[in-house]
Amino acid sequence: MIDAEIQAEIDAEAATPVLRSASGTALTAKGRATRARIVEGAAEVLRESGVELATLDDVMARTHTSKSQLFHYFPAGKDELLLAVAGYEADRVLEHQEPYLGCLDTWEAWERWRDATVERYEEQGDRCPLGTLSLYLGRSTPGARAVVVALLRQWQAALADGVRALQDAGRLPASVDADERAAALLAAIQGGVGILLATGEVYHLRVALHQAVADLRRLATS
Amino acid sequence: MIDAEIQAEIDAEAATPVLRSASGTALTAKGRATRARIVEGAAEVLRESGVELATLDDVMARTHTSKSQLFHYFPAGKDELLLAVAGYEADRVLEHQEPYLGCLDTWEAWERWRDATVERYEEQGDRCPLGTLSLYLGRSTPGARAVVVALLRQWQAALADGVRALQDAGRLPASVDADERAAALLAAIQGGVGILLATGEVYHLRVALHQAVADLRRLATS
DNA sequence: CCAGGAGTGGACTTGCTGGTCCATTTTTCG
DNA sequence: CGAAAAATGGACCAGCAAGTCCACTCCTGG
Repeated sequence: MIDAEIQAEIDAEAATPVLRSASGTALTAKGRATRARIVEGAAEVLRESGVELATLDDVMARTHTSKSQLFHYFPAGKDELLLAVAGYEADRVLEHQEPYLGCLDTWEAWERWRDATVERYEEQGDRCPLGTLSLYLGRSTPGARAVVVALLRQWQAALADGVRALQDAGRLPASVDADERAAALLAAIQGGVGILLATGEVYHLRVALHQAVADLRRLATS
Repeated sequence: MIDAEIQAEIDAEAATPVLRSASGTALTAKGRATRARIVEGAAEVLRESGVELATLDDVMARTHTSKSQLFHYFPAGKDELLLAVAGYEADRVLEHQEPYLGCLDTWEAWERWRDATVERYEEQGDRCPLGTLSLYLGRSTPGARAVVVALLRQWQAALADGVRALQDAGRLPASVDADERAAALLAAIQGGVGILLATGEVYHLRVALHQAVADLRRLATS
């Protein structure tokens, strides 16, 4: 029985070239649609319940799947599913940052990025799926660390590009170390978000980012 | 049967005035010793296994106690125990920072604090009991958030005092907002530690703190 | 059209873990 | 001393959630 919703997902997936599941089995269009639905549904469940409370039955209920499907697409079980969700969430983070990170060659652009970032996490509140996920399967699953490392690396690289864009535009001396600035910016974000998660207040994130941009700008005038 | 170790703990606790357990029951010296042993042992277990994997039986084995004792001293069960551990760990953090935070009136003192902080977390590696704890019982238990908020507040206040000490010593203009600087410093630490937890690398923590102190110092000369 | 494989459903098993309960020992204190 | 309270030991219970298994349906390709 295929309802309209599933059919739509199949159509949406049709363009994608043939993929393979983690176990190497070929997936049909329907299979890919189901797999994607599971990952997205699991991500929703995790955002709402947290990693601890979220159960496979919750995911089943949310995605209208059965347990056999979960283990069909993620043979290694819960950890493998969580890893897939981590990758999905990492993509979402970059997806949100990308339009702002693209052209950081003016101070106004930096301020837009800063405000957008604060606003995003303010809306998100104390839910940080990727944070909890990486902490959950942190030292146990080696793949989880790889996902987070990849995200941080890309994020930092984009920030460093932004700093260099300022330098290329003549708005910042070439003596500034773009990579170190980007690393510190990343730490400021992570710290602000971490405190937001722990306390529920965006204050630290806002102050840290404002100050980071201000300090960067101060380097231009000295 | 009381062995020498327990007796020593009783002696150590003897000086403390009569306390009460969370449920309001009076505790004898032996009771206080046992309770303290449970908290410390649980903290060790949590550091090694993480919140997820750690079980009450692990704590029992580590502390040579029975299940009835755990529920005798922490009637609300695991959450109450974890909360006690969180408080214990928070004290340890401040205890470590205190000697450095005490007299931040010279740039050398700030550098000592910075290096000591980096070194401490470098040794600790990817284990951050308080971080995982606060994330674990974060939004569920209201008390957990209070513990973390209290720690952050004290930490930030001490940093702000340090900034003001620089100002009082004439090494920093009075126009600098001590509280905002302290908030950003705290975010830098948290972010660096967070990235350390996720990636296993201290690089970001080191860079963030070095840059934070350098940026602060730069405010003195401009 | 039909055979084999992909996809699906859901009952069942299994292991663990938090939590309960009561018996027993030890300490306290009048 | 002796009774009451505190401390301790450990068997037992209950529920939950991950993972297994087999039967069944649907799709696809020759």
